[in-house]
Amino acid sequence: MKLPLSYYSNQDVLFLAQDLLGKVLFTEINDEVTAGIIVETEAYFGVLDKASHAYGGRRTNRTETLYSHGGVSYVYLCYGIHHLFNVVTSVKDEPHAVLIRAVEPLIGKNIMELRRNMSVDKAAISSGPGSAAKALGIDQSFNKKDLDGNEIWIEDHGIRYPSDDIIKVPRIGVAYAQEDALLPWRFFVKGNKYVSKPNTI
DNA sequence: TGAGTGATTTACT
DNA sequence: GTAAATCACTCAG
Repeated sequence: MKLPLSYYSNQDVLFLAQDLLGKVLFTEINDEVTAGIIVETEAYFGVLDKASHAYGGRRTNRTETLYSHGGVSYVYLCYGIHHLFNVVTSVKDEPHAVLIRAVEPLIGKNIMELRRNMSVDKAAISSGPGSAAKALGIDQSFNKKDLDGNEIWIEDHGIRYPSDDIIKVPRIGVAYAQEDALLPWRFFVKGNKYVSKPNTI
């Protein structure tokens, strides 16, 4: 059930970003397990992608995690408040990553409600990368963890979406990346209410 | 050691 | 739909 690290060593980050839709992301914190179905992702294409932190081979303390082997989590703090969860893919020294932008609550819904202080019936509970990470209890301490461990992992529950229901659009919040901002590297499940901006194409 | 910065959220018109 | 907040971290000096 748990995806092996070899799954993440695929060097086609665009394929993995789509394939991760429908997979189930688990976290376990203080014996409390929560999980959500991944319904929205974005691909970040390593050193060639101006929107990536690793663009041009940039390598610092922060981006070092991106250069790890596939199957490592990369948690990045944005705007000083929001934790964004990424899956590092490909092989060592190839800093490709997939950003998890939204999940559909599946297990531990009551725990998520406490964390977010709102009902799981509200789409806002896990739509948008900052909210989804918070609902799952992800913070800086999850940075650089192997995804086959006991704190955070991803399972395949056999959920598949027909290709017609997978929408490809330009990424969000990366206008500064100029021409790379137009690339259709954001993927989401059509009609799912937990997707951050379901009606935007 | 400190100025600069942002893969967003939230509230508001 | 649009606009403004905001703060902890990053990176370079």
